[in-house]
Amino acid sequence: MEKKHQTKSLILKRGLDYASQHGYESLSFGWLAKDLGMSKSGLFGHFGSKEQLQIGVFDLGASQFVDFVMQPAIRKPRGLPRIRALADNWVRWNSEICGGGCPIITATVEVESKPGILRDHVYKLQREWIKGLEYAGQLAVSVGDFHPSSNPKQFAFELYSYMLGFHLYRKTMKDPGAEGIYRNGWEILLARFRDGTHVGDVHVT
Amino acid sequence: MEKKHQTKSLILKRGLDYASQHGYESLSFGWLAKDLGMSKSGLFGHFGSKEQLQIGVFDLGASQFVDFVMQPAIRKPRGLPRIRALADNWVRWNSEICGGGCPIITATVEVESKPGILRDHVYKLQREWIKGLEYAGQLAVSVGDFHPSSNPKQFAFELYSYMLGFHLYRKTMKDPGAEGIYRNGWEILLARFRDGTHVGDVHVT
DNA sequence: GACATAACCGAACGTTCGTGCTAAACCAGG
DNA sequence: CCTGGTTTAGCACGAACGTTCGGTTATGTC
Repeated sequence: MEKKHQTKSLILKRGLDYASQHGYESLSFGWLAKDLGMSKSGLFGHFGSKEQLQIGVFDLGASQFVDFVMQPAIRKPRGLPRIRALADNWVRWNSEICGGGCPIITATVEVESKPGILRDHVYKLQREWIKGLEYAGQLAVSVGDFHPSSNPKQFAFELYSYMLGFHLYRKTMKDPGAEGIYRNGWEILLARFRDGTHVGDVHVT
Repeated sequence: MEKKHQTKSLILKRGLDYASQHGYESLSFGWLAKDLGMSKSGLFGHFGSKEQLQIGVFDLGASQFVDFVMQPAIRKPRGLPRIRALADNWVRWNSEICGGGCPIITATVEVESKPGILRDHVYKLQREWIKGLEYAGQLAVSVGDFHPSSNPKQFAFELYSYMLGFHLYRKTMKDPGAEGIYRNGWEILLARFRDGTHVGDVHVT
């Protein structure tokens, strides 16, 4: 009863390392069993199917993301401090924590054209996260840190976009100037939403 | 000699459809053979290895990208017209042309932690493309469409980031407002670089 | 210490994978 | 029509895949 949980936790941890780098489809019972020194079938018994294994691994990654990025930010005061915490934790999550690939970005791209329970999990987390960013922007408007004309949806989109760009430049293109160029864009973005210097938001409803 | 080229072209075309959606690793001789109604080994003979097949398929996608996005833009006059063409063609490439996934984004994420000739091809195209964006920005400064204080590297990063965000919102999250929210950010971005309203570019050298 | 149950192993299943062979079909130039 | 080279098919291989099943340990309870 207790051993089970320990072993399963070990499998998930190792599986997360692998899936972050090589993807959730490449993650196999055979590899995990060999890596952990146990039998394929014994390992299989903990999950019952490959899909359940993938879901378990992703959920572990998701909970780590929540613990590292979201939770600490919620404890900061609303407005700019919380927003800065969100972005800073997020960039540290990408550059320091997940050295061998972000399990969420990997999952997002991989399940794009592959319906199933895993995709539902990925999209659910993704939507919650974006909603959270939008809400943080909205609160920043409320407390006066953002200009009243700010569109929280636009803010979330731009922050997320910069994060994706940062990930591409840093992890994929190995550009050493990635973090600097990201931070520069991020500060400009903050200044824009502080001062309300938009050109109109004509396309966003 | 002639039949061979036709058949190979057919295989690559079908392979590109598949790889764009399901990835270059999932692309297999068996599936392609069944789909095209020919034998696995006959198909295999055209490439000699799976890696060569993947490279052929990616290069087809890359050449399509160049033909559709880059080439038409180069024929536009330097500065803003060319830059607008680049971004517009790019967004149309993402939303209209590749309905079942962008073969370049798929490849980029997939080869991230998988060294090989395919990764070299992907990175080469990626770097050329970013360099092209930077050069277009630099030309815009030259002809006076961008403010002299503009940093082309920063410009390329932000445009690319918005494009990734657009791809995520539209293709993955199925957000119908994706294009509007992207265009809004894009116009603000252009206005910023036209007027030179940066906060300092402190992090970028 | 006996017993019930949970955890694990080993072997095998049917598929599919990439990759070699060899033979047959095709299609040109003579 | 024949011939020679190109193009495709047929077949087989070893390996890895997810999954199942029967048996063997380990664990926890009375």
